[in-house]
Amino acid sequence: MNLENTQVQMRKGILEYCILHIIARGEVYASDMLGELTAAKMIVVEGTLYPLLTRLKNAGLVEYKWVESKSGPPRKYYKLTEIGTNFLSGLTDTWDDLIHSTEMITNHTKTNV
Amino acid sequence: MNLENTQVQMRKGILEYCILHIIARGEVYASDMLGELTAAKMIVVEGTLYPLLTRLKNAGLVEYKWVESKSGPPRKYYKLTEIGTNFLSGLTDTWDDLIHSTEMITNHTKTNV
DNA sequence: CTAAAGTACTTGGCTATACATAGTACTTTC
DNA sequence: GAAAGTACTATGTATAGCCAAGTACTTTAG
Repeated sequence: MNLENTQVQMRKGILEYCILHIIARGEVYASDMLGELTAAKMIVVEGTLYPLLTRLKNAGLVEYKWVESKSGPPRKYYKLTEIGTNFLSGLTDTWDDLIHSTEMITNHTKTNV
Repeated sequence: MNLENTQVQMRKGILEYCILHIIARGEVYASDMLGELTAAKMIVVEGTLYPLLTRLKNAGLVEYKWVESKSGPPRKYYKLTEIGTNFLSGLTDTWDDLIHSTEMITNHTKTNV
């Protein structure tokens, strides 16, 4: 039980939320997302991102099209489906609730209920 | 892939953070914690809380003493150890960073970087 | 005094996410 | 056409939280 591990645990689920947000803003491919996530200091590795995108696609939340690249193999450009947009909306509520609940507990002043 | 499941995933790690916070405020036993968590709408079941407390104890972050009860079996009253206090401090930074990173992504206005 | 109900804590099996690591496939460059 | 670079894929591991059943002690009822 160390900080690093807890950091990993905290990331669970939240990553999916962030990815959906990034895709919601416009068509992107995996390396774009990695760049954004890294810029926000939400470090993720390839081995995490790609399976996640596959899950999202299989669940019908995102879809992609192949686009030729000028430097290297073709890329999968992702965008949200309608289902994905609705899902993201629900997820946003979930996240806000979670933040709120956590704040209620962490900002609770010392009282003996 | 449904909202409920994602909700569960998002809770991971955060629960530990909340529990440590509650214990940090004063000696409590499991049912007290369940009550507080429920009040904050962070629903948790016994089968999640008790193993978590055992983990925290084995990691040396918390310690407990048995206290007789007037109505029922004795209770384990928990409090933070010094290690636990330090751990919670580190965890708070981790949580704040995560919130910040997530906000950076979710509040990002639509731009093509 | 025994049986039932209530409270507190325990345990084992299940699922899903993130990670590490290695591997495949295509393109450009020398 | 071999090497390097880019994009994507696949497999195995660890762990948190959930479900559900179970143990142990105490109080209450008949």
